[in-house]
Amino acid sequence: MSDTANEREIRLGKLARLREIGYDPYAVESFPFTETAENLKDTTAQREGEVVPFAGRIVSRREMGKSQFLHLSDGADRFQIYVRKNDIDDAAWEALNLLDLGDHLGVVGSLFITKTGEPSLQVSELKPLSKSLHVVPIPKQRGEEQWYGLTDTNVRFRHRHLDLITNPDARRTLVDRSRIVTAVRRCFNAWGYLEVETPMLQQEAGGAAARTFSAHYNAYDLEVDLRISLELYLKRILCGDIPRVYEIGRVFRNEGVSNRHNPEFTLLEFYEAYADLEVMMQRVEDLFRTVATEVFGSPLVRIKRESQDGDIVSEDVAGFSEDEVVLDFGKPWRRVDLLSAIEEHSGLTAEDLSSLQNAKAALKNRNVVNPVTGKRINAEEERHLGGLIEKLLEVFVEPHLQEPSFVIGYPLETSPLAKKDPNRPGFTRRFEGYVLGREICNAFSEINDPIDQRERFQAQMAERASGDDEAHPMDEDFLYALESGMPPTGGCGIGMDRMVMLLTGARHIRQVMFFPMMRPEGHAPDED
RNA sequence: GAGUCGGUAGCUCAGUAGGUAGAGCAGCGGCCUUUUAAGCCGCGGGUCCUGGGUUCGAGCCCCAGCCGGCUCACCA
Repeated sequence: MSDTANEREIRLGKLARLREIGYDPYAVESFPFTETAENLKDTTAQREGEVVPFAGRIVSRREMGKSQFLHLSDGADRFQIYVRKNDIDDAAWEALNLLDLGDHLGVVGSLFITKTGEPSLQVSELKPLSKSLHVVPIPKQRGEEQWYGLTDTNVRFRHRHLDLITNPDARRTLVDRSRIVTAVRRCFNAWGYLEVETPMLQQEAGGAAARTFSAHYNAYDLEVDLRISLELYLKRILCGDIPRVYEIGRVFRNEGVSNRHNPEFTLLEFYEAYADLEVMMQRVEDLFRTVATEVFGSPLVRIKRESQDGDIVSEDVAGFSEDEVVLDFGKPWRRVDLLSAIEEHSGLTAEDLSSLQNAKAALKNRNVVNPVTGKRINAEEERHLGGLIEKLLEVFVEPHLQEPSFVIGYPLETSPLAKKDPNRPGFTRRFEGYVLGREICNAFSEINDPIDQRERFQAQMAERASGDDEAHPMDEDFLYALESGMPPTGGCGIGMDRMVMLLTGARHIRQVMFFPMMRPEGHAPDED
């Protein structure tokens, strides 16, 4: 991004002149005012003549010789000011004329309504508060309509401040995200959970299957990994008789980027002693209902799909139309048994799914195809039944999980931290929540049998030895904690970014990340 | 990673058949003391993503690459 040198020089020249005449914008430290543009607009009619201060970014300007109208934006809304040469001294008038769209301006004036009916402020004092040294893309608008603005997603993601200035949706998403996170915290605090923080730099990152980022710690001359989950440290706190904890924190996974993956993302995990799967499902239902109600005013969340560039917004419940989805977080989520769901949607039988051998044979002989791609399911590389079952879940079941749903009963091999299901060998007491076909949470009854946990880790080590470099590492410190005794515990993880995507209708994780990972411009990736 | 679409002025975009780049907004100069996508007159502004190639001549055609969007794949 570069402005023409000319543009910048012109503005630097104006800045120099502002300083000469005693209106150095950067010298100002404060400009107190309390009312929002929206509030001023709403109350001007009742307060005509009242003198009030206001400040904001100059987003429009109409000059008429010895008077001019400008709109100042406080970010959320804009308010019109009217400046007449006769109302202010000559230096102030010159200062005003040295300002550009994009500069910040503070004014004091009296409220009035113009001939055309717009609430406005007739300015008696003004003070430039900052100068923009390059052209800020300011959208033009009339009512709800908007012209121009900034549409290049490349620029929007790399220079998010411009996106926030220009696109109301970007601003709305930021506000919504903040409110959602606040509402989540309020929920857990109300339920008696303690918010804790655990190490990001770890010697052996565990709790999930993912490749790590590494770093070097100079003082101990130690190679460390950035964490990939919160799980193991949180459970060590449970072992210390803190019965309800949660953490909302950044984790780092050294994997690819997609519309729903970013290498660093925000994970919520919560653990509750003496609680099982049922309680966890209850918590998830309560959480989504409460957050939706608190942030959007209703447990009914309306997700609207907008035209071209994939921007989607969610709004309140009024005025539905056809290309919208309405999710009701007010009612209990659907509950689905994982294996039964696969049988129902794939045509495979319980017999087929009873062993890896049978499953591979059935897929081979019966020409079972992926309903989306039409291609046959390739199961040859699967090393164990659990992996194949999860793959079948993705292909056949996920598309049917549009309504908020819990899928219950995950395979043992892919659930190294979940308690075994005593009634069903090879499966665990684990569920995942799905909404609109996407995984939204992962929960289970935590293993508190240290012998079992050790065996699971050993099984993972064997996986690792046979080539799965994402298999879970052994963690002796964690096992030592478990051996000291952890009460039966339910735990759950929710990707906050995906939760925000869901509730705000964002299609791309970059819309809710604000500063997503972007490949540097003009550099090819290194050869691997 | 594959397919596909896009990258032209600060922003939004156009660019015909290959003939040496345009509009609106923004900017600069002038006029205008209730305008609101203000208006009127005048002016300046370009690494046409990058690098090769074809051609007398390339924004346009060909090749390679970069960045991004979308779809798919990968991904606890």
